[in-house]
Amino acid sequence: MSKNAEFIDKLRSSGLRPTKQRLKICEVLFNRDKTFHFTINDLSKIISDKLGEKISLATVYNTVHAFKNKGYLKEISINSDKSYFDTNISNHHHFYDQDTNELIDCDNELIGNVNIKKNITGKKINSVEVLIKVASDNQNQN
Amino acid sequence: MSKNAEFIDKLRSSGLRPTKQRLKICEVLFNRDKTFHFTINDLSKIISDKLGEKISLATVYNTVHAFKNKGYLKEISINSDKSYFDTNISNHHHFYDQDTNELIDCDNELIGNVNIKKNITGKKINSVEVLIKVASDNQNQN
DNA sequence: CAACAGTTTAGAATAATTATAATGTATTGT
DNA sequence: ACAATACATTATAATTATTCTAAACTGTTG
Ligand SMILES: [Mn+2]
Ligand SMILES: [Mn+2]
Ligand SMILES: [Zn+2]
Ligand SMILES: [Zn+2]
Repeated sequence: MSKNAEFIDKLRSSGLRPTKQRLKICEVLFNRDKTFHFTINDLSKIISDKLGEKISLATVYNTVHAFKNKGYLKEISINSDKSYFDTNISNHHHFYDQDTNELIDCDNELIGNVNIKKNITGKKINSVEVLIKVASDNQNQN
Repeated sequence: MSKNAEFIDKLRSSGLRPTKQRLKICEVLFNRDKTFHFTINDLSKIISDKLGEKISLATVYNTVHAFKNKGYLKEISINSDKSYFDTNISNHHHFYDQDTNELIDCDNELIGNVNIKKNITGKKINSVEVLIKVASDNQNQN
């Protein structure tokens, strides 16, 4: 399947028609090898600065949220002021570089099974995620 | 040491003078047995509704942030729209109830040591936190 | 073509947080 | 105690991220 057909498929299955704005967003998000961790602002900047296109913020928000709801993107909360999205939708963990504010993937197999010796009655576990905050040695914490 | 003396100490060591507004905030935060997970809004509501006092939002923000910077409170990010604070300042983990939006402590000893088989060169680990999202069985994820 | 459903967009509205500046209160030196 | 100074509180404004709205636009269908 061509990249473009993939994008159209992703959009259709998210309940969205494949318009040129949405396809442009797909290119930025899904046409890459490695995980992409981004904020809406990052994404918007890439589209306007690097690609010279202009897509309204509302469309970016709508499209990203549709992908998130469908499961093509994950949302990650590290701190209150920014919301990150992640193109790696597998179960995985993160390093968070407090110096650069960057997220780095940490695949599941790089973390021994998390052994949870407690359970909440009547509730089932939906996800288990580990966040490892790192910084240069002479640095402040968060 | 009396509770009040403790509060005064906490305030002084956070670089704040013990005023009546700040002592009131201390009472709500630190005069309890169990962990208190709260948003600024929660705290503010407790002060105004339950205690019938009126402390300006700015003072609440300033005081909570001073305590956080001094390490008497921790900040926890679960989702983009709310920022939680935590009176439990030990290293520990959390369950997050997606039905009620409540945080539940999970002490370190209830989670087997997290075995991290990867390291970021030049960076040291500042914290390792596990977030376990739970919900009733017939529920949507996040 | 005409009607319709869905889309994009600019701009307005909301909500959390932070900044400002005036007023109030406590502390210190004399 | 008095004046000078330093620190606090407060209302309000500003900022920022996000969501909402309503008008203009586009593509599809009969
Ligand atoms: Mn913050
Ligand atoms: Mn959200
Ligand atoms: Zn990731
Ligand atoms: Zn806690």
